[in-house]
Amino acid sequence: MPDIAKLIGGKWKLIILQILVFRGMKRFNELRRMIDGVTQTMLTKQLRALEADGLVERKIYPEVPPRVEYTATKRAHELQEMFMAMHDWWVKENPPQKK
Amino acid sequence: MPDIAKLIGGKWKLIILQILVFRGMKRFNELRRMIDGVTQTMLTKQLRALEADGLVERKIYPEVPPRVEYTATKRAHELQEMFMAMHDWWVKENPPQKK
DNA sequence: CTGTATCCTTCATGATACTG
DNA sequence: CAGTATCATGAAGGATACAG
Repeated sequence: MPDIAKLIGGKWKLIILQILVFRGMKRFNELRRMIDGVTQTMLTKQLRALEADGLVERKIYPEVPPRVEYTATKRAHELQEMFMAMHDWWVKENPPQKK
Repeated sequence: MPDIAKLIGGKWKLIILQILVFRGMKRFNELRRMIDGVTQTMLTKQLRALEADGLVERKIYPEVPPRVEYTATKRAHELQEMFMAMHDWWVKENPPQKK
């Protein structure tokens, strides 16, 4: 019944949320480097959408050069269970390879 | 890391899977009636995609009129944990109303 | 460094009509 | 009953240039 897909449905939202939830605060370019293939434009768009949905908080420091920090909100942290269920499922489907 | 979004990302896939996983086998028009707003075209497409991803099984009975039954596969049932986590999150966010 | 503004392409969605 | 075929549309994604 939850239209969770609306919240995490974007192409980059899941990975963004997982980073912020499990690895804590990140700056814009940190996220950019951590997420392979994402462009500046798309990262901004998805972050704005997540912010509008109350899943990400954006903190701007009025410095030069500018610094902006992104953190997962309480609401996003409440999705941890779901992320972990996803992860468990993934591990079950793709058993770790022996080297 | 799982690109679970690819599997359940369609507009109707989540609801289809939840019905088949939690309520068991359904026929085509049963699903159609249970899912508000879905068209025949879209239901067919999403079911075909789910079938291709090994999440739904399609069983055709060579009768007249035709009968086709859809069931969730083992792979789909392994997503139960995730569905339940979604549900719990949803309930937490939208506390049941007192009448 | 962290954006915004355009513009363009692709793809999912869906309306409609027809079929065994 | 359970589809397929066709076509239209808009939203999502993304490349590029510019800005505070």
